[in-house]
Amino acid sequence: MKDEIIKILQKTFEPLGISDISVALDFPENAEYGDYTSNVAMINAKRLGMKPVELATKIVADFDKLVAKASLKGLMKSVSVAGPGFINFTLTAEAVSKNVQEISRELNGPKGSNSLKGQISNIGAGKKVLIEYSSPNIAKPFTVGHLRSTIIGDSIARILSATGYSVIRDNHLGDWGTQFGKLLVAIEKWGDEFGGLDGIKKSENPIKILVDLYVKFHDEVAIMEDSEDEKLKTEAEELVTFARAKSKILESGKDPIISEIWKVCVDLSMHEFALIYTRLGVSFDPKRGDTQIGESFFVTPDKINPVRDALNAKNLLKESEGAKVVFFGSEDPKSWKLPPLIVEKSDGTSIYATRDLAADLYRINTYGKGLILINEVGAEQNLYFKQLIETETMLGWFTKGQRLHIAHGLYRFKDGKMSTRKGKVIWLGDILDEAVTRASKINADSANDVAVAAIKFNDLKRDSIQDIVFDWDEMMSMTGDSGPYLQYSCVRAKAVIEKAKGLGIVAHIGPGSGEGSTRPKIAQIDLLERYLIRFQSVVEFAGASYRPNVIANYLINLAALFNSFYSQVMIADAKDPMAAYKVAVTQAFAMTMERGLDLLGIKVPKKM
RNA sequence: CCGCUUGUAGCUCAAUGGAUAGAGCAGUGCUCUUCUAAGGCAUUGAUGUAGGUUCGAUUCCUACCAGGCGGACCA
Repeated sequence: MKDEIIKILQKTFEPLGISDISVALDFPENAEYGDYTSNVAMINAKRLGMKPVELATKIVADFDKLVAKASLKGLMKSVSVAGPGFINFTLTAEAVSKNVQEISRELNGPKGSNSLKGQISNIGAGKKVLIEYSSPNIAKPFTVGHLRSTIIGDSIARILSATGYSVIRDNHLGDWGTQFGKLLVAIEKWGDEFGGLDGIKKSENPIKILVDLYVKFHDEVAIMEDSEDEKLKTEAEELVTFARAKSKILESGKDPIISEIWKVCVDLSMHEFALIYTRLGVSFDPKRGDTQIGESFFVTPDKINPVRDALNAKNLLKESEGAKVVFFGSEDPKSWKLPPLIVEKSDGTSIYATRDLAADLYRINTYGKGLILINEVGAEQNLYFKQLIETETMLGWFTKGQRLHIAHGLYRFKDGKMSTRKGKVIWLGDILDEAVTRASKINADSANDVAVAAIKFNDLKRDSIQDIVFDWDEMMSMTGDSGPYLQYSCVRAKAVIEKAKGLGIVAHIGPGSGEGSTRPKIAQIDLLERYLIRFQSVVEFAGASYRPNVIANYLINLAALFNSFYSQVMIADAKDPMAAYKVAVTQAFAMTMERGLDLLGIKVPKKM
């Protein structure tokens, strides 16, 4: 219907001598302005030497003539000029009914099969996208920091999948680098306190011990560096050098003991992550084509060498202060578009950029050159991703818009950044536990679903670039604009449908049930229906802009409309001649809400 | 010092360059013999400062102020 209106609008410009006009059709904020609105008249008036209102009036007149001949006939109640030159379109009640009916049918799937997992749109048909998100680090805490990437990335993957894209989810595990060298040194130096590697393995919370050791390394080094004693200062330097050396040995793969310790750490962490993903309802499913490949996979010569060859082939690899770097401009700093990117450390080992380049080359080779590649990673890596994407563009791997960094702001404390190294972190497990405790006070049966809904929604309702100051109460909000509120609204609607079924009311939006027939002339129903039919467009927009919060905000408004309808319009009453229609709208709402929440990774419990 | 980013109500957030800037929390007053009151109804209250572009600016541009994050061998 939207496309139809746009097409006809474009035709109205033909007599004016414009054949290639682009027309945007928006949803008006205010219901009294109708179902769709367009500002084409205001935008193009100047170009045509007309006043906006004058042009709008002419367009409306032509539009009416064209509509009489088109398939929209009888579906458009009014087209009018308003304000400074807006053209507002209002659908007839019949058209709205028809649309709501279609929503029910589509969300309900063919022949009543539950196609909640089905597509909402096919704008992404034929396109393949790989989205890298979550990406926790081995032997580090899974903190609220990784939570954002996990929640947002998972939601974007769901939205893209629902809009027709073929989606590959990739958990790019941080299992490599100098950080590991530090941990190896710490295990060697202080690991015996915990019974060595075996003792750590068997302990109740092995990851906690590994993190404590890692923190201890940084604490000790910091203390030594700060001391007056020159000997201690030298010792601190040696420790860091030693850690780098360890990571070099690890990368060489020549020390079986070091490699074994690394393997144990990876296994312990993977076990821990799996538990958290289950609780969060997030999955990387190989059957679906998802992958969980660690950085370590990309450090072998068969992955690294092609990157070096590709860079050399374009003469991009330059030596600078002992390391190999890529310049963005000449070697003169004044010409730099961006600071140089180190691709190989001076000791010859890989750095994150090397591994990322290798990973992306591998992905192109595996999934084909048309692949859209997205990293959902914190905004603090903005500069790095600019460098990486610029490098890959220079290599000819990607074209514009095909390689994206979707950034999010960080969780921080009122008085500063979170930091694993300083031991200033909040473990996600603790947050989930606390949220479940709070949720179980109001819903013991589905405490985990409610808790997760609260946490996810609190994140997804925001524009993700914003930083979030960590606050227990806010993070677990279960009233007002919250995940549980939406779950509650949905469960409530389902209760009505059940009740109606018991009373023998058959949900029905009859054919030709126009105004004055079986469609009740009730403002709450009208508003709810007209908002319901926006769902597909909202999801498409959310996908195109990679912004789950578009859907979150839509669902909040939708729930408010339903709750208002619910509390003011009695529904399941067998004597009410409008009952069949009301129940049908309730059903459309419940299905839309459940599908919408699913796109945010939120499950609707059976009962609340 | 340079770059990126954010600044909206007492607090936390919305608002693809549009019409009367929306919510939630907190406050105040109503509302459960009725399919779920985690709800509904009413009410108080805001675009950092100064310019510019535009028919129209919270949105785009410039400067300033304030917070956050980055800036070569961590990721």
